[in-house]
Order: sequence, then structure tokens, then C-alpha cells
Amino acid sequence: MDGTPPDYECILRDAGLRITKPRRIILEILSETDDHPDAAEIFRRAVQRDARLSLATVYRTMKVLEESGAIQRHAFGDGPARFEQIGEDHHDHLIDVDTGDVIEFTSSRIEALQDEIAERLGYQIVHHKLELYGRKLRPQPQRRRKAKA
Amino acid sequence: MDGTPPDYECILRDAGLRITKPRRIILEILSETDDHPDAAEIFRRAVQRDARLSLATVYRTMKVLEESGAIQRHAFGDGPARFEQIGEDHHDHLIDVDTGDVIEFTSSRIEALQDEIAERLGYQIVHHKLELYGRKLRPQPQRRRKAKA
DNA sequence: ATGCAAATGCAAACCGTTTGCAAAAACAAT
DNA sequence: ATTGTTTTTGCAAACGGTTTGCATTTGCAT
Repeated sequence: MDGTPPDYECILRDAGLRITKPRRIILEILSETDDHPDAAEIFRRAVQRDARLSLATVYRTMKVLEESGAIQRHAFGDGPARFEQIGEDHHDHLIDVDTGDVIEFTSSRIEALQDEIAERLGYQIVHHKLELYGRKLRPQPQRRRKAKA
Repeated sequence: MDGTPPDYECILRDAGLRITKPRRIILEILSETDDHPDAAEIFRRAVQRDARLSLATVYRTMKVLEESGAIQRHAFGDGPARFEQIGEDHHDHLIDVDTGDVIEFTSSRIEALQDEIAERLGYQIVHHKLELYGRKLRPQPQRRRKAKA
């Protein structure tokens, strides 16, 4: 499409995987979004770019990408797995219990505490999951009370 | 943990549920264990006490107990849901990635940080999930290196 | 082009969990 | 205890998300 070489191809190549149309499409989708789509959603978006792509391929690709460290799988609440590409930054998630929206955040202080705790228990952390499930608190109680309930 | 009469009956009564044999058995099992069994495991243990109990009942009971706030459901990693009865203390979990063992811990400092972060993002925490996935670090590297094997 | 391994699509299998339904059990009233 | 009413149960079938067997297509090195 353009001139700049996209690096999802590198991702695949580095993982010793073949560069196929389905994989390219899926990686494109992942790199274009900043939300956390599940397999069905990725499939929906992917089919628009190549109608004969299958859900099974989405799942297979997600697995393979996860194993090669290109993406991360999440299991928020109980629903289907949701995915995001991995950036340099590690972050945790705040999930809006009402809307399902996901807000990313980081806290090096929490990370540090985690390491400390694990070590104290005789463990080394492989990975961790911190999810805050919250509800929007009504905007600024310090505003003038006139402005509608 | 003590000698006082078990109050699983109260739990049911308080929740407006009927006291049935299956429910009593399941609550017994839950209150006797300190691990985090999944539905199948609870079923296995329950069948030994009443052979005609069904897995569906286990699931239904777990749901009902969760809704009434008597137990808590966890989804460690990707496997089946695992349950534990709710005590007064809130705690988080460190999961041994090799064995599946679960170690409970608490950290008020982390809790405080979580509240702080959520508030900064304009949210109020409804609940949260902190799971550390770790591997046992080989015991005390500061011992004499002679031992081994 | 050619050949071979890897990847795909399809449909069927899978696993944990839920559900419809008729039979059984709990509780309340007698 | 005997009812009557409602909840709960067991079974088996359905479910939703995910995986898999297999024949076909594709990528890619030759």
C-alpha cells in the first residue's frame, strides 16, 4: 500500500512463521487498534479485508502470536479472551464494569511492591495480572451544584 | 478452624435459600479446605458423601453462593473457575506456575496504591484482581555451594 | 515451474458451564 | 403427619468459546 515497511512482517519472520495474507491482516488490525478486541471481533474486522478468512485461523494466529511474544492474551472477567499487541511498556488495566471499557495504566510503585512480596514468599514473578474493576465516579463534586443532577 | 458449630446453615438461611443436602455438603467441603478447588474437584469430593449428587448442582450452588456473597470465584490463568469461601480478610494470590498451587497474601500498601490510581483515573474500585504468577526460586543461594545433588 | 512443508477453511469435536424439564425435596400451613 | 406450594435436584441436551482432523491451498526455497 505504501512505502514504509510495516514491521508485522518482521514479527512473523522473527518467529519463524510464514507471511500469509490472514496473518498480515490480523496483525494489521491489531496494530491499528488501541482497544482490546476478542477473537470474534478480530474476525469481524478481518473478514472485511478478506472474506474467506476463518475464525479458526484467527484463533490459530492468536495462539502463535502469543507464543512468539507478539501479543498478549487477557481474560477480563469471565468473557472471551481479549488481545492486545505488546508494546515496550508494561501496563495494567482498569476495566469499567458498566461499559467494559479498558483503561491502561502503569505504576512502578506497585510493580516494585509485587516483586518485593513475591520474593518474600520465595518466588520469582513470571508475570502478573492486576485488574481494577471500577465504576466512574460522578464528575467533580466540587463543581457548582446547579448544573443538573 | 476452631470448635464452634459450623454456620453454613446460616449462610444459606441468610441468603433466603433452602437448606438441602447437596448445599450442606458443598458448603462443608468448602469450609474444610484451604485450597481453591474447581467445580469438578468439588464434585469429586461431594460425590463421596452423597453419590447421587450432580455436577449441575455444584455449578448451581456455586453460582448461588457467589451471588449471596458466601464464596468467591477466581479465574486463574485460563483453566476452569476455582472457588474459595470468603473470610473477613481480603487477600490476593500468588500462583505457582509449575504446580498450580495458590499462596494467599495481603498488602495494604498495594491496596492503597490501587485506590489512589483508580481515583486519579476518575474511578471508584468495585473490586480488583491481583495475581502474581511465579516460580519458586531455588532455596537460599547464600548457602554453601557444596551441597547440591 | 516444482516440490514440500506450513497454513488454511471447513466442520466436527472439545471442555467448562448453563439450562429445560419432569421428578424429588424443603418448607409452611394444616 | 398430610397436604400444598415452591424451590431444588438430576439428567441430558444445549451452550459459547476454543481447538482440532483432514483435505486443500499457500508460501517459499529450489
